[in-house]
This record gives sequence, structure tokens and C-alpha cells, in this order.
Amino acid sequence: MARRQPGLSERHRKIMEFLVKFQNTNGYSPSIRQIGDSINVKSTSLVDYYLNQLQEMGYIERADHISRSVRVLQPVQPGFSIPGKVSDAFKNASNMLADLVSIPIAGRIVASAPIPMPVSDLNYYDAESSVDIARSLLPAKEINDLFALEVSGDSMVDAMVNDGDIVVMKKAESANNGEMVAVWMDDRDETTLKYFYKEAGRIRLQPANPNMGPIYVQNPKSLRIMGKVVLVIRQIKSVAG
Amino acid sequence: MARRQPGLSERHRKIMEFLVKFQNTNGYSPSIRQIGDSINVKSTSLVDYYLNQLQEMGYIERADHISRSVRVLQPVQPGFSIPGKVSDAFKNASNMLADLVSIPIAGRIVASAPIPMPVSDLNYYDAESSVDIARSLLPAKEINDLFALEVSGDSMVDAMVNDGDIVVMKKAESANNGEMVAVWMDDRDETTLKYFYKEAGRIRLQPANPNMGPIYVQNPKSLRIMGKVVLVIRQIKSVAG
DNA sequence: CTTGACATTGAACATATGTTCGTGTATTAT
DNA sequence: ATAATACACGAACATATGTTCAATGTCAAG
Repeated sequence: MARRQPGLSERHRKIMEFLVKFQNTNGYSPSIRQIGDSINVKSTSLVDYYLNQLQEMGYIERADHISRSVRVLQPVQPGFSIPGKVSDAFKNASNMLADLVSIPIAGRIVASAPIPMPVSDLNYYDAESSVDIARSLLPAKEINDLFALEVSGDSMVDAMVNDGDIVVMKKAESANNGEMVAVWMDDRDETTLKYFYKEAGRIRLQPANPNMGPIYVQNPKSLRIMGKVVLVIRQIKSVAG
Repeated sequence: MARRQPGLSERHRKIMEFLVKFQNTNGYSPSIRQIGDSINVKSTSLVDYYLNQLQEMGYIERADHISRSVRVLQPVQPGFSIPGKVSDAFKNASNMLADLVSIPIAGRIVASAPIPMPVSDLNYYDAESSVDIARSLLPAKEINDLFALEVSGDSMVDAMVNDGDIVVMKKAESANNGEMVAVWMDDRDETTLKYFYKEAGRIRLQPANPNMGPIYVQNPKSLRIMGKVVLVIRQIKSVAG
């Protein structure tokens, strides 16, 4: 069977090069078909195929169903590798541009109420307030579906989260083992932040604070996952008891 | 007949602001309808109308019939307008410099050892490792003397700081009441993070966790303040018990 | 040679998105 | 008031653009 070489093929490189060039020239990204033209491929599906690969390899990022949403994350070194200085400069240039991500603060998170979700699926942008985060602090991909909440009250201390902290989360309705999630528990009528573990016949919610015991939930339906926690930020502003 | 005010209306400003923000967040431009949403306008034609005006005034540029092709040419200054050159300089300066601050990670912070301080006073910029922080997250002034430490072990849980967290601190040998400091306590032989309060005849060290009691230190000399804590960052990487 | 993973094609499809147009409502100069 | 201009709405439209699928080609390992 045919094996694919690891890394980038010639086509991959050409696409990356084209993306950068096009973006540089026009200020926006090319469409699938335009990318196809650049490598003499007439079928859009093949381009899609390549783009998916590039995305999986972390070179680009794109938003589903959104026109011209391809972004170059990682510049590709042309052909061979270029000695240090030059490629460093390259890298910096691209860093400068893409490094800040602005995340809307959707509201406050309190133990006694479900968490507010950003209005509509879209990245709604009602000024309001937002936090700027360096992209390097975020888990690489998927900058979409991120939103932030400000923690209100001391009820999350067992999650190692304090009053005033800012929690950056990603929208989600399910979670994998070991991920920290914001969940609403029907039977307790409260929202908490816990590490999520699906075990035989039950779900274990483990507090971040290693000194505290887990909570077990037998009925998965009494649990509503609101999102995955991605980042917690605490700005010390000289306060506290 | 109705005359239009020269310059930008409130809506124009909002649109410009939205364009920049959206572009910053998503890496591509918004669609006409998304722009509409941002200013609570349901008709796409009106947005088109505004965009044409902005284009004529030279603030943006767009390509006919091409999705999400709006580019911001000239940033809008809040309030009044600043003459050309100056605002250009402004733009560049604020974009390139003001946004990101790179802070060196000086080492690890453990309860059982004094904290490592950055070599030499200079903000040495030697690869090693560093964290990028949006300037907006830092207490405005004095970006100098900042350094970061990675927390090792669970010994800081009563400071609401967990294993793996990154603590950004500012060099200091004294502190004001209410500031969170990293201190080395001679008699206990350990480093901790606590809120600092100088009281009559003693010093009170208050843990961040509101459920825990303070520590009192009678002899100020047995206490060495290493720095003030400015920011705590926790990246959730899907782990834990 | 056969097989199965990879590569490619072309076409159909769904919808996201810019454009146009007819109409309606303010605002203000004359 | 009248008229001209600016602002606003929403629907209809055309098409630009991403997605999907079935079919076919390719090539190296078994």
C-alpha cells in the first residue's frame, strides 16, 4: 500500500506559500478554488483534502463553512532550512501579527446559577468587555468558541479558583476524561469547575485541589456540561482579607 | 435637506472597532451580516451603505463580490482625529509594542527553597523560556523587573496556586499592605505566597484561600520578601487525579 | 498479482454572502 | 409646506464558496 511521507509534500508547500503570498497581496485569504488554481488542481474536494491535512499538522486553521477563513499559523520553511537569524526574523514577523486573541467576557460565573453563554453561536461582539490573551497561552488550535467568565464569590475555592479570577472556556457539551469542565448539577442546583472522569456506571468529578475528595454522579443526565476550561487568570490587585 | 456631518458617526466608529476586533480574534474579516449584528442592524444593505462610506473616506478597502474581503486601512482614533503622520506612528507603536510583553521564566518555585531570581538585573532575552502576556493584563506601568516562575508541587494550594501554574512577579524587597508577595520565612524554611499586612508589632500573612487562617510573624527580620505577585496563570492541559 | 491505503476527479449540493431595488421615514434647507 | 437628501428596512437575487459523495486512478507492501 502507498505510504505517505511524513511532513509536507511539494503540494503542501506550494499551498502554504500561496496562502502567505495571497494574504500578503490582498489582505484576505483565498477561496478553495483559488487555492486549487494555484496548484493546478480543478477539484475543490482535493484542495479541501489538502487543507484538512495542513490543519491537522497544525500549519493552518480554518473555520467551518466560513469563506476565506484559512489562517496560516506556522510559517513553512521553504525547501531546505535556513540558518538561524533569518528564520528567526521570519518567525518574529509572523508572531507579531497573529499573537493576540481577544476573548469576550460573557458574564459572571456563580455557584448558584447556570453559567451565561455567549449570545448566539456566532462570536457575538458586543464590545462589553474582553480579555486579550497571547495565543501562545492557548491550546494551539481552535480559537473559536472561546469565551471568558469572571468568577464571583468564594464558592469555587475547591476548584482552586478565587473570586475575581477570569476563566477562559471553550464551548462544549461533552468532555473527555481528564478535562476540566464547567458543569451544572441538577440535583445540587449548582455550577462547579471539576476535572471530568467517566468511570464504569458513574461519573467522577475531581476537584483541582488535591486535598479534596471527588464527587460521584450516578445519573449522567443530571449533569450538564457547559464548557471546557482552558485557562484561568488571576490578576492580583492588592486585595483580600 | 438633511446634511451629513463630516467625519465619522458613532456607527462608523463602532463598525471600525468591530472590524479590528473581529480580525484580531478570528484572523479573518466578518461578513456583512456579522457586521450588521455588531451594530444591531438587520438590513445588509445598510451595512453595505456604511461600508461604502468608510471606503470612500479611506478607512477601509474591499474587493467587489468577494466574501469577507474588508480590510482596515486606517485605525480610528477615539474621540477627535489626529493628523496623519502622528496617527500612523501611533498605530504602529501600539500594535507592535503595546500589545505583548515577553516575560522570562526564571525557574521553579518550590515551598522548600528560596525562589530563583532572574540572573542580572537586565531583562535578558535569551531564549530559555518565557511567557507572552498581553499588556492589558498587567498592572499598567513598570513592565520592568517582571519575571515568571513555574510552581512545582502542591505546597501552595493554600495560596490558591496549583502545581504547574505560572506566577508572574515583580522584583521587590518590601511590600504595602494588601499586596500578594512571595516570602521566604527563615524560621519555617519555606517560600510561600501570601497577602501581606503589616500590623502593630507583627506581620500578618493571609492565605488567598478564604477558608484558611493567617500566619503571624513577630520578627520582621525572619521574613524575606522576594517579590510581589502580579498575575497567576493556569493552563489546563487535561490532567489531574 | 492482489490488496488496500492514498490521491484525484467531477459533479451535485447546500448555504453563506455580496448586491440591488422598491419602499418608507426622518431631517432640514428653501 | 415642499423638496431634496440622508438614513433605514427587508426581501429578492445571483453567485461565490465550502462540503459531500461516489467513482476511479496510483502505487507500494504482502
